[in-house]
Amino acid sequence: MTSSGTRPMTPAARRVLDVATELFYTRGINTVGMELVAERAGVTKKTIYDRFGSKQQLVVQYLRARDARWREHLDAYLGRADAPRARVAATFEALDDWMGAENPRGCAMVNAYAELSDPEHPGRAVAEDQKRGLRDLYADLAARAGADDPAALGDALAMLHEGAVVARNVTGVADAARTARAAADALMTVHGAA
Amino acid sequence: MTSSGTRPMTPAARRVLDVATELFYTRGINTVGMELVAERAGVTKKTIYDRFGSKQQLVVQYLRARDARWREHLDAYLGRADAPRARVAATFEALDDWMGAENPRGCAMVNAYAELSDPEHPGRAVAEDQKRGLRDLYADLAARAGADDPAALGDALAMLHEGAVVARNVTGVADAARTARAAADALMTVHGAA
DNA sequence: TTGTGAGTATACCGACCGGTATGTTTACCT
DNA sequence: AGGTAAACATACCGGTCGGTATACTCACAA
Repeated sequence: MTSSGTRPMTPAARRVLDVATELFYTRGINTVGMELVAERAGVTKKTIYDRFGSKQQLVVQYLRARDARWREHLDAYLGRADAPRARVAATFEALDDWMGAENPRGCAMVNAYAELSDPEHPGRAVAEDQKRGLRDLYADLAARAGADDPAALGDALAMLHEGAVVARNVTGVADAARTARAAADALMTVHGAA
Repeated sequence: MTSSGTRPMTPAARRVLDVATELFYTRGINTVGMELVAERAGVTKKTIYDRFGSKQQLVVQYLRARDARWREHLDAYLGRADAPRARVAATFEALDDWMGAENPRGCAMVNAYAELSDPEHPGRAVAEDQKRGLRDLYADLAARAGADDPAALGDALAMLHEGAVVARNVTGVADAARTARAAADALMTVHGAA
């Protein structure tokens, strides 16, 4: 994944992806037509299909872009913490701020998973990878913290994380991430994490 | 909401709702057209629009039916447990069996919330009510268990519940509900629940 | 027996969907 | 100066969408 592997986007393609990211997230993938994307990006459909090939591939790019933004956001928070337990706390803080700033419609991956019911749609794999990555992160932190049964603890932390997103999005629980963080901390204590 | 308020459905309407429930859940609401619903129910579109008025209202009925099925399932499990803590465990057991039997595509409410991006769509309120009900259930059980900060504990339990659904659906964690149940039990201990 | 509600069959509406075709213009690189 | 990639504009394709209109059959109940 060096820079040579990722071809630089043309200015129009960038605009298309930015617009699609916004529209797909806020209105849903199936609700947004390519014509609207083209119009909002100040581009013709021709250009989109020349650059992205199909809506399916544009959707994949959208999901990758969302994931990359979240990873970037998260890494900034992880960079400030060192001990495993502090890093778990930092992850929930990252989630809290993320939800406040960029997540008014819940998790883009979960939403896409709901919309893309076709098992063959490549967008599903992107969502699966993202969730697998989050699960691995928590499992890794649980293990590094010296917890007993780190796999189970990691899964529980990931569930609190995911559940907080739903709670905030659907139920409107404003302090969901902070509640999840406190519960996560308690669970780490129970599991004897350092 | 007495029985006089719920008009009995005509046989064709029942078939339509059953078919729509299955199709909307497994393929997604926006992906399924009314023509397909009509065909699978052995009914003309005319009949559907005579009985349900619009797709929007059929969707609302679908969500209510799913919720009713889940409530029925849950009540069967709650009926067997008495103490608050045992009832929490029973709820997670209900979830475990529910996911194994009727939930291959995750939570219908969360999925619908993702698909129905229009804030005016009445289906959103059904999903919100369902999640609010679940939150209230856990908060009530936490309070009855004599936990300190029952609101926070209840929210945490609800998040584990919701997170388990996502973990199982997207990440494929088969024992998600059991892991969530164990974490929930540990949290109850931490909060001094009886 | 006569009306009424339920359902059928078929045809249609305008709007939009994802995707393609043809051809033109702009701008930068060698 | 010439070539090439990028973006333009426009018009079109077959198909599906939610929803409506018309006219018919059937069963049952007053």
